[in-house]
Amino acid sequence: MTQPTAIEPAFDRLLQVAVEVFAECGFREATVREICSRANVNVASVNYYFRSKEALYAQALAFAFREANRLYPQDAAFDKSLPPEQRLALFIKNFLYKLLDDSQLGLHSKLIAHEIADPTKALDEIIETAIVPQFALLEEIIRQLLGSSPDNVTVQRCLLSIFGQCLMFKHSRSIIDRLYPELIADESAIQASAEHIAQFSLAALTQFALQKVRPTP
Amino acid sequence: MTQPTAIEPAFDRLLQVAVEVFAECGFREATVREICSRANVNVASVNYYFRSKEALYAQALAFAFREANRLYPQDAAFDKSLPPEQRLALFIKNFLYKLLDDSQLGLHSKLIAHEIADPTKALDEIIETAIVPQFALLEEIIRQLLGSSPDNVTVQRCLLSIFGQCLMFKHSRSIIDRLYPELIADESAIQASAEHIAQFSLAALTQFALQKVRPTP
Amino acid sequence: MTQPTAIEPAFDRLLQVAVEVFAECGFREATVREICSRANVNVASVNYYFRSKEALYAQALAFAFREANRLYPQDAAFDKSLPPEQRLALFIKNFLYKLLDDSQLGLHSKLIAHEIADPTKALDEIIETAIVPQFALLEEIIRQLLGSSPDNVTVQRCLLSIFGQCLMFKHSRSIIDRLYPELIADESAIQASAEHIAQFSLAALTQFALQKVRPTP
Amino acid sequence: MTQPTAIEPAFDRLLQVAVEVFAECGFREATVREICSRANVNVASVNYYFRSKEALYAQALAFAFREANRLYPQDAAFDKSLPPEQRLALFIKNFLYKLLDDSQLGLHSKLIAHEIADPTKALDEIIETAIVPQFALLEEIIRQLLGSSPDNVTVQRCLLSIFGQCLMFKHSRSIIDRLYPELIADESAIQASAEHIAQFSLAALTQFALQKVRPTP
DNA sequence: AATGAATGAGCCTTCATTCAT
DNA sequence: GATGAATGAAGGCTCATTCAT
Repeated sequence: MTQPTAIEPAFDRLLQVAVEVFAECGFREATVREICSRANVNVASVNYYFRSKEALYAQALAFAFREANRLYPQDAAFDKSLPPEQRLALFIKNFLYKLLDDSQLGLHSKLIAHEIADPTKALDEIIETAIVPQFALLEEIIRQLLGSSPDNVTVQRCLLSIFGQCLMFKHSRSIIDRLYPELIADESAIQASAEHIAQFSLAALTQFALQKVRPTP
Repeated sequence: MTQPTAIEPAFDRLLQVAVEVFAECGFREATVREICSRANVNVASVNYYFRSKEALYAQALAFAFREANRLYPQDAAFDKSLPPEQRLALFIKNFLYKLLDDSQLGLHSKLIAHEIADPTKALDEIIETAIVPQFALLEEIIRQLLGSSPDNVTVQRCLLSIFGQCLMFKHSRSIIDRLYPELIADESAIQASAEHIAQFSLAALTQFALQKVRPTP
Repeated sequence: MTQPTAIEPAFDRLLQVAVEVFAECGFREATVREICSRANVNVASVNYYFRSKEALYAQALAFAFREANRLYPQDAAFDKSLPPEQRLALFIKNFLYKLLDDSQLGLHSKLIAHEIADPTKALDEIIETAIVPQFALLEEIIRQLLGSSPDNVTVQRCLLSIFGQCLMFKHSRSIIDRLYPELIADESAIQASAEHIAQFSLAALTQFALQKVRPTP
Repeated sequence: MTQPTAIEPAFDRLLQVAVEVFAECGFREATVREICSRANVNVASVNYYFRSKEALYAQALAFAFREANRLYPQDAAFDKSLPPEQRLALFIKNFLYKLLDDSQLGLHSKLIAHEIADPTKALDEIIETAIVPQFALLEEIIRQLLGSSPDNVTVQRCLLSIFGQCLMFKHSRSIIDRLYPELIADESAIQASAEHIAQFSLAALTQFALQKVRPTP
């Protein structure tokens, strides 16, 4: 509707700051005053531009997803000329990097973690725009690896197995920070974690593919 | 009217209701007034019985975990006379049932989901009391399956892979409900999901064990 | 309705009412609700205009003193061309009038009586702004009357003797009202009381001056 | 009514502690819980023994006066065989000591200062029992010093002049502490202050006596 | 006679929102 | 179109008091 161009600086600034503040504090703890103050706009601006705090939150969520997918596009994983093993590894690595990006522009994953753990009305749109495409891509890769038209339910469960391994690093970050800090200490540790997930999953999928061809007698 | 016996009905009712409300809303969103209103006690009761909202939260958290471990003890998985494959399957099945128990007494997993997504000061104690023992048990099973003294980091990553697959059903429940509802439709579906996770993980671990004995040339 | 001009009616009304209420009850007994109710403004107004109850109190205190000094300036007592005896009488009379002014704008002395009996953090500033100048002026007059460079401690004790006589009418007003009401019945009684204090003090100071010149053998 | 004997230990302990706490905190700031806790009695005891917090306050006030007059009796000042100059000096010294006694048993003066600055219903009884006798004694001494049946109003004003000088050290203690701390630094300083008040007042009264005999022409 | 569990009223403060301009 | 003054509702918490025992 209102497309964020350079001519609406207050709107854009508000959106960007909202992502920061909501990511830091969560929805309830974040205050409209704090957001407006950081964005150097009037207190009434949130209601003026976004109707309500809740609506701002929804838009901030969507904006964060757009940003995340802009920064970490799954282009390589989409490349069907590559072998599926490599596509899986690329997909996982990119997804994990996106999740664990703590930089200014990576706050989106904190936002999303909040939203998934405690869904609001905004979740449905997010699923449609941001999650379904990711699921579809991984599903395609899995089908290639399992071979010979596996049943849907098996594919879905494998997909959840892979996403679950990745999301563990985001949703349970607070636990990993305390118990296994060395697993996410630096970028090389994160890369190693991504490789582990890829190997773990590939090993399982390969085994599943074999079992399907030659089922246990 | 309410006879003050050793049962302390108000205290218990408050604790029970607090588990519900905190599970629904998280610590910050939940209000003392809502809790007291649902428990049919005075607003001042929380401060009277528990000193503060925060202290009530801590007690509610501990109570929920006690209940969960009472209902879903990991006794079978602890039985070292069983083969590790079976122990892994039992562990996963029991853990998943505990996570997905939506009954009155199964709210603990919602509570901890909130706590992990948005940690409060209570998290540290929870980790020590409830999480570390589970981690230790699974770690022991994994070591048995990997054989020949694997390095710590590998064990830890495998552990996270398995927990991640399970927790996916809790933390991302809102997504699964929307995209793959048939995977958690009923108890048999949940059991099948548990079996999938066990098979998926066992396949990967077995492969890992083989690769360690006969590394790729 | 209420036109927001430079007059800021709500702000001023709040300040005026705060002086009244704090004078009646003291800081701790006074409630924000009572102040807002009397000022016909919202309960949140105190925090909106003054940030906190404490800050409002500080401003009310300062305001009351400004008003008191505006209405009862010690101009005449400052006039060094007058004989010191007259300056002393003028000082005492003006000080006593200021203390006993029960009009809307004379509440400051009730305020400071509370503040002195039960000091808050605001006292230090009050002393610096309002009390020290009065002390300095009276000290100067006393030195003139005592003559020949008296030691500091003697001057200070004489100063307290004079202030003590005046303040008796304020701090112990409740007792005087009950036991000697005719001493403060009307303005002429108050003037007579002021003259008494001046004569009493002058007699003592004169005697002291003589004793210093010709000390008792 | 209930005479505090050794057989009612809770009652007495409550009264003693109440004096302490009310002196430290003032009426409003003091809490029934704090008093009961320090007195090692049940929370309900205040209401049980004294009907209300306010009634306890009144009794504590009266108790504090009784204690003060027990510790600092004006026996010497009552001795009509002594010269009035000496009686005046003794009266002032004893009164000032009573006021400035900061020991455990001297908290009464803080209580009284609060009460006089902010009278409650308890004041009337206090005046009758504790203040009137002091006033009467000083009045008698003053009459002796002024000689030849002075008019009542003059006597009363002289009386207030003397009490005012003494009470200055109590009611404005917070100011003296800040501006002239050396005047109340130790016992010898306090004694010197008492002597000053006696000399100052005696000088004035002597002069008044002379003026009355030989009025200014 | 004495208690302690329980309460209701009230405290200060914060917040998202509104409305006249 | 955009503001900032002002508000009503609600937040957690404290306290003196009560009442069944």
